[in-house]
Amino acid sequence: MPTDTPSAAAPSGSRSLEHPPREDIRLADVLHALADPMRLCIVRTLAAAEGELNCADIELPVSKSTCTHHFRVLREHGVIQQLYRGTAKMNRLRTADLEELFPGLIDGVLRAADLQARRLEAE
Amino acid sequence: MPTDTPSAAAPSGSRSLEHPPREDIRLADVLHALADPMRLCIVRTLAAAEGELNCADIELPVSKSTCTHHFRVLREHGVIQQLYRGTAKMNRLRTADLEELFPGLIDGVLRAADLQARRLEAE
DNA sequence: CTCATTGTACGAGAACCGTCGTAGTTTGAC
DNA sequence: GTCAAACTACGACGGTTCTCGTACAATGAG
Repeated sequence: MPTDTPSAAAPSGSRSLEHPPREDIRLADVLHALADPMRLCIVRTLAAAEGELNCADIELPVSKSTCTHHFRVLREHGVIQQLYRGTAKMNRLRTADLEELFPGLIDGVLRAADLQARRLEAE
Repeated sequence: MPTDTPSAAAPSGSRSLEHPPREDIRLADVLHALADPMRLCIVRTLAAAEGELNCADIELPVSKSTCTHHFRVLREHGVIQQLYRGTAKMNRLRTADLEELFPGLIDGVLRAADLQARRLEAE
């Protein structure tokens, strides 16, 4: 049973961040988290990176505090996992948890986002 | 090219309702429309019915005016099609349009909703 | 015409959301 | 110890959402 949920014990010398356990993740919350262009952009970038990225790696046309807000929404609703590494905060999709809960959902949303982006690009 | 978009010409003796044309439907709007438990319930019921239902056929634990509100959100964001028939207002999913725009998306959401409902049912 | 059915329009209230700027914290490098 | 980098906390703002109740409109049946 793979899981993305961070272990309860706080890692060595880092601040800890609250994540919902997998069984508390609600579909409506996930959809709500994804239902914002900025957050969809974050999620697409993370999916494309297939690894972890810090917040600064994902450029958004909003202020830094707004970025913090969007990352927090994604984390609190179970879409991403965040952890500190030095001064940076690394982000990654909770792919395993989401796949276990809602198989195919995230892939479907990502595919839909790609299709729409391609359509919009072509005017 | 199949479409669920109602024809521009208003049908015989009925009030007309505004629907976004297929090319105006945005992924973030669809996700937002689905990101509410009441609306998710409406969509699941419509999907299970595989046809059209009027608003009264879908019982929700909210007032009638709140129902009207949720149906309108679904319509204005391109998820359902509504048309009057007598005093009733028939609702149906815009399956063809959504499938053309975002293949697999609605099915994925519906499957996720079923899975979650089954989990919650089993406590 | 009258009436019950079905849904709407409107206004209101409470809550929430996305955005920002400013001031602050934590960390690693020097 | 000092400093820059990365991110947060907090409060504020304007806008939107969800909910309701009341009053109203359209339709079909009798």
